[in-house]
Amino acid sequence: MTAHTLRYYERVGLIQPVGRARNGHRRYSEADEAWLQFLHCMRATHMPIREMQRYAELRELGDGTSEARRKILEDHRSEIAEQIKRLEQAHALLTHKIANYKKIENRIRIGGPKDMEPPVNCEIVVAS
Amino acid sequence: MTAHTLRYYERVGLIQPVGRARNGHRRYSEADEAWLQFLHCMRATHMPIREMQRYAELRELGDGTSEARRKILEDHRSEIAEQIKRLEQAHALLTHKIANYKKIENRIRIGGPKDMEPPVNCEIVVAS
DNA sequence: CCTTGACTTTGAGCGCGCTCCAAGTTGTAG
DNA sequence: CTACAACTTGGAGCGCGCTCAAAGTCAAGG
Repeated sequence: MTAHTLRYYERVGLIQPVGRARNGHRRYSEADEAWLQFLHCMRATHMPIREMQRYAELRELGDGTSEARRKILEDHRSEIAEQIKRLEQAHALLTHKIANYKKIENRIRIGGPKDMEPPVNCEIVVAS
Repeated sequence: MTAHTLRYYERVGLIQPVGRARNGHRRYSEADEAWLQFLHCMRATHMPIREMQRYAELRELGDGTSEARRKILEDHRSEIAEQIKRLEQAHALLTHKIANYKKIENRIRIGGPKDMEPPVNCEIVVAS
């Protein structure tokens, strides 16, 4: 996380105005760091800034926002589950295509038939 | 995939100029569809347009680009593997936090101690 | 005292991937 | 014949998430 990003997150309300040293420089507490790490984790899994803002807001409100916050997390968790599914399908497809390319390359090396584009379609994904 | 996106992909060279009906409207062949499905699958797993362009270019060149194309796919596959890892970590973290929220909500319901922000840190991710 | 460098601020700029607008053409239904 | 819908084009616009530029302040080192 760059300094730019930290300031940006503060500007848009993802983190509360953070403590300062006597010279005005920002000093991040351990709590700040933990929170930033959580934010980072959510961003890394494609939670939109908007949703993180909503969560941060509720968190500031504190009392009585527990269920709303939980719902956000649950929603994001199912988002993540879907992402994993997509990624695993794509992973399988790529493995399939890579194997295909290798076959072709071997055929060339031993002087077999010409280089051909392997099937470019997504049967695996479609079929499964 | 919207019509806008299809035209965009054609503009930026992800697909070759596609066949037209007599009135000038685009007609996508089954091969086009298969290729588009593949592109869609790569985009859905966050392959940048740039890289898809490189792949499409090599594919047009045909002969002798097999290894280069395979490398692109292999690179993307490891990207995907990393994504999956991140997502699984986040999924675990969220499950942990959601359980925590539930605990808190129950304590409230039975008149236990006050609503408190559960630990917001990422120990799970950090620790594992 | 002066330079260097790390921070501060506000506000603008940018790269990505679409997404839409305006104006024009064509085919179909009433 | 007319109206409408569905496509065509080139080019502009947009939302997201940073990322950076310019100008200023302060602290330490030579």
